[in-house]
Amino acid sequence: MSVTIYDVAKKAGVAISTVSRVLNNTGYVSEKTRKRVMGVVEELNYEKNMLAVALMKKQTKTIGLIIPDITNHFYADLTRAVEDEGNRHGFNVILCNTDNDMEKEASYVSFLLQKNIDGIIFASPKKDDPNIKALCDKNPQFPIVQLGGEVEGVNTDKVLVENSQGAYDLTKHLIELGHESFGVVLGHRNSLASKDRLDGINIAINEANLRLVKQNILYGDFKMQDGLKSALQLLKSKNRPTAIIAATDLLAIGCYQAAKSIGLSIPDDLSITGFDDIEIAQAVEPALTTVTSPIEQLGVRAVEMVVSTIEKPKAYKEKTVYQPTMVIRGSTGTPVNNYTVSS
Amino acid sequence: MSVTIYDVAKKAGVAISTVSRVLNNTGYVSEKTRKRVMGVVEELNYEKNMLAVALMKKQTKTIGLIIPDITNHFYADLTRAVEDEGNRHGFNVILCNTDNDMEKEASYVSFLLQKNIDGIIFASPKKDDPNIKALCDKNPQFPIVQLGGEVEGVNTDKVLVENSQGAYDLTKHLIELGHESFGVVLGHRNSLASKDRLDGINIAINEANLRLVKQNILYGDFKMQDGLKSALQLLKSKNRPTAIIAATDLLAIGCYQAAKSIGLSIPDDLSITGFDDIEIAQAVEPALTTVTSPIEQLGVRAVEMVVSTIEKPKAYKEKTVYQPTMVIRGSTGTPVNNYTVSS
DNA sequence: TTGAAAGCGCTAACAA
DNA sequence: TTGTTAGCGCTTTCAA
Repeated sequence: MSVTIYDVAKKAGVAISTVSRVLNNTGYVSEKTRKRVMGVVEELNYEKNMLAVALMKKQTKTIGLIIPDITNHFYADLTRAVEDEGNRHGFNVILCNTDNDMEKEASYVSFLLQKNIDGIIFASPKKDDPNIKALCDKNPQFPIVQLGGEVEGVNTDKVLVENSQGAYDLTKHLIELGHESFGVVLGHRNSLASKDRLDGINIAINEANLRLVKQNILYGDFKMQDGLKSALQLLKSKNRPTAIIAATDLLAIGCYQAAKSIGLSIPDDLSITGFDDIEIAQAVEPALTTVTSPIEQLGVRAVEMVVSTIEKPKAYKEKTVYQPTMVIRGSTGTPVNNYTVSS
Repeated sequence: MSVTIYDVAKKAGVAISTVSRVLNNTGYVSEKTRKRVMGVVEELNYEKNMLAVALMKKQTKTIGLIIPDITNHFYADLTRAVEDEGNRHGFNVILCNTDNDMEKEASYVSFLLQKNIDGIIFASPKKDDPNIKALCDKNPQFPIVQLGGEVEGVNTDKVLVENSQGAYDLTKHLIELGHESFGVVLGHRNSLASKDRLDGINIAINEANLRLVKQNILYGDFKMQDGLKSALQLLKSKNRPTAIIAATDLLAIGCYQAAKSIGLSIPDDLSITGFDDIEIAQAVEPALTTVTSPIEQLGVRAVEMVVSTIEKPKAYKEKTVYQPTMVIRGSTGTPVNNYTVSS
C-alpha cells in the first residue's frame, strides 16, 4: 500500500537500519549514503508511519484533553490554547466532552489509555472525581495535569486559578458601592468553580459584617437558561437582593434577561457580575462587570507540564496558581432601591 | 510494563491466538476456556493495546476534524456534534485549528496522515484550498468530507448548508420592511460563507430592482471587532445604509456596538441581521434577527459519511444539503430614516 | 560505517 | 477447538 522503510531501503540499496538512521539522525552515516537515501525518500514520497514508531517507542505524541463542554466559551478558549501549544511541541490533542458525567469520563479515559496516549489534561475536575483518583492510584507515573480544579487527595501536577480571590474582589466592589443583600447564581453544586467562588463571596461578606441568606444561593447548570431561571427566583423572593453574583458570564447574561423581563434596570435596580470575561461581556447592555483569567496562559502552562513530564518523568509534582483580574464595567453601580416587583 | 496478551495467555495456560479469539469474539472458543481467559483478563486488568491493533488492521479509530477556530461559536457547536457522534461510533477526534492558514492546514494534514488517521472532516474549506485537492489527487480513496464549503474541482463527500438561501431570506425580509440601501459586513474574502451569503443578498436585491453599492460590501476577519470596524465605516459613509447584513452573529453584535457608539437605535435607525443564531443572539438588546443552521445535524451527517466510507469504501461520492431557517427578532424593522450623523 | 535480526503487541491464516 | 507462526512498519542492539 503506502511506501515503507523497506521500499526506500531496497531502492537505495541499503539496509532498513541505515534508512532509519538517516531519518532520525542517529548513529553514523556517511554523507554519501545519507544523500542517496534522502534522494529516494523524496522520490518515493516516503512518510514515516508513526503507528509503528509509537508501538516501538511507546510514545504516541498525542495528549487527551478532557473538558465538560466545548460549547462553553471558556473551554473553547482553553482548548484553543492547549491545541496550539500542544502542536508547538509536536503533540496532537484528542478532545473529550464529558458534560461532567463521570461514566462518560471513565469511558473516555480508558479509551485514551488503550490508545496509548501520552498524557491527559483534566479541565475543571469535580472535587470527587473518581476517575482521576483511580488513574493515579493505578499508575502514579502517568502524566496528568488538573486544570482549574483539584480532586481531593490526589497528587498530580496542577494549574489553578484563584477564583475565590476573583469572587472576593467582585463582592467587595459591590459592598463598596453600598450593596447589602446579595444573590448568588452558581453552576453545579460540586464543581470547584462554584465552591471557590462562594468561598470568596463569603469572606468578603463576613469581613463587612453582612450576611448572605442561604436561600439566595442557587445552583443549576451552566447554561444561560439556568441563569435566567435562578435570577427570576431570586428577584421574586422576599429577600430580594440588590446585586447578583453569577458564577459565569453566561449565567450573568441569563440574569440580565430575567431583570429585563420584569422591568428592572441594570445597574440602578440591580447590579450583576459575571465571571470569565467572554467576548460578549463587553457587548451586552450595560457591559458586564466580571473577572478575567489568563486562559491562554492556563492552557499553555498545562501543556508545558504534561509535555515535560512525558519527555522526562520527574519525581515531584508541581502547581502553578494564577490570579484573576476584576474588570469593572457598567453592570454594577450604587443600588437605588426604589423598585417594586409584584411577587 | 503494562500487561499484554502474552501475560494473559501464559496465566490462562492457552495460546495468544486463543486469547485474541475470546477478546474479539472471533472463531470457535469453548465456553470453558472463554471463561478462564476472561477471568484472567479481569484479574490482570488487561487492556488491549490499540496501537498494535491499528498497526495490524490499518485502522486507528480516529478521525481528524479541521476547523478554522474553535473559539468561534459555530465551530464549537459543530465540534461538539462531531465529537459526540464520533464517540458513538467508537472514534476519537483529533482537533486542528487552522485559522484559515493553508500552511498550518498542510502541516496538520500530513501529521494526521502519518498517524494513520482513518478519515478527515474539513469544516468550511476555502474554495481554493490546495491541501484538500492535493490529498484527493494523491489518494482519491481516502475518506474525506467537506462540510459547509467545497473546493473547486475536488470530488469528495460533502455536507452543505444553502447559505445563499438564508441570506436571500434575510434580504427579502428587509426589503419587505421597506429598506432600500444595504451594508454588507462579511468575513474573509475567499471564504465560501462570504461568497454564498453575498450571492443570496444580490439575488434578492436584484429581484427587487434595487442596487447594492460596491463600497458597502466590506470584508474583514470574523471577530466582533471587525464587525464594529466595518459598521462604523458604513455608518459614516455618504451611502449610509438603513440595514446591515452581517455574515455572522458575532459580526452583527460588533455592528450593534458601532450603532450604539454613534447613537443610532436599532431597529429604528438601523436594522441589523446576523447568521448562525448563537446563544447570545437572543440575549442582546434588541434580540438579533438571524438565520439558523442545523449544526448538530451537520456534524452528525459528516461523521456518518466518514465512518461509513471508512468501514466500507464506496465507489461513489455523496452530498447532503441542508436549508437554513430565518429567525425574525427585534433587530429588524421598518426604517425611520430621520437620523443624522456627523460625518 | 553498515547490516542482520530481535522485538513492540496484536491479528489472522494455517495446521494440528 | 486450539496452537504455531508470519507479519504490520519501525527502532535498536550487536556484529561485522
